[in-house]
Amino acid sequence: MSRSNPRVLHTLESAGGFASAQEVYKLMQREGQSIGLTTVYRALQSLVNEKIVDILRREDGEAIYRLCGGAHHHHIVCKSCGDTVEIEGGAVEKWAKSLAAEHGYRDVGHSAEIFGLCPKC
Amino acid sequence: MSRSNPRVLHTLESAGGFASAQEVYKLMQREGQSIGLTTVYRALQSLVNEKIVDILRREDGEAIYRLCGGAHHHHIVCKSCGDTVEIEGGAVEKWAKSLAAEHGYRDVGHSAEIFGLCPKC
DNA sequence: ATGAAAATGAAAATCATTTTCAATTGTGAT
DNA sequence: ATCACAATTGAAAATGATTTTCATTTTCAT
Repeated sequence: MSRSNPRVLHTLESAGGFASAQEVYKLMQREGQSIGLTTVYRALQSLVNEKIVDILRREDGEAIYRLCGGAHHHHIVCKSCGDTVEIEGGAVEKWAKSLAAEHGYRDVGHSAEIFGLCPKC
Repeated sequence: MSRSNPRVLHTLESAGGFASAQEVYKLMQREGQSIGLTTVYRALQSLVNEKIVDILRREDGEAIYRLCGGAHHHHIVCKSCGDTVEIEGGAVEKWAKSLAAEHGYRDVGHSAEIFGLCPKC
């Protein structure tokens, strides 16, 4: 029943703990690993069930799987080349928490992304 | 070029200003209106371009179109009932702008959502 | 009324994700 | 080692939202 394939987890880690199923699959292929797309989906789903990973959505609706447990952080993504910088989100955490409280929301999470053109593009 | 079909806008309004394209389409059909799914998608996309509507994502990735005022703002969304509060984002704007500058990113935008359980849920 | 431009929608294409199912692998009992 | 059975795998097909294509219809200024 434990379908949390360790190779999938490892690949997600090496991708910065932040990638879509399709990306994990392509990465594994490039590394010459033999694995099916279906298995990647199932492994990621297991990781979500085990709360090792959580799901966010790209703007186009594609699911991105993010390693959690490690520090919560955010990203700056380049619109053109997709390059990503991980950043601390201190200010946003406070912002989210205080606003949620103000409106009586409980069990609060948040997502925040910054996107723009990186220095190279 | 102005494809913002007023019937689509009206239907979105009557649905509480919060519905997916498929739902708007089905609603219009039930009301006996003759319209194609393609037109619904195009009309909603136009409304987004005109900033009359903005896009959120359901947990399954389906796009939901939401009527909003013109100014840039963010949302607190209830995970359970989908209820939404519009909020000002002063703090996030600054956060995004300064971090992007720090990493040399130009032409910067951002997205931020807060989600949790609303007082009723 | 005429023609160009815009709008429409049915059908096909796309793309991420899920399901199906047959084959392979792992495991535990004998 | 061998047999039976459960779990895992992955290719291919199915699904479902969204987009594209393209031929037709409508609108509108002349």
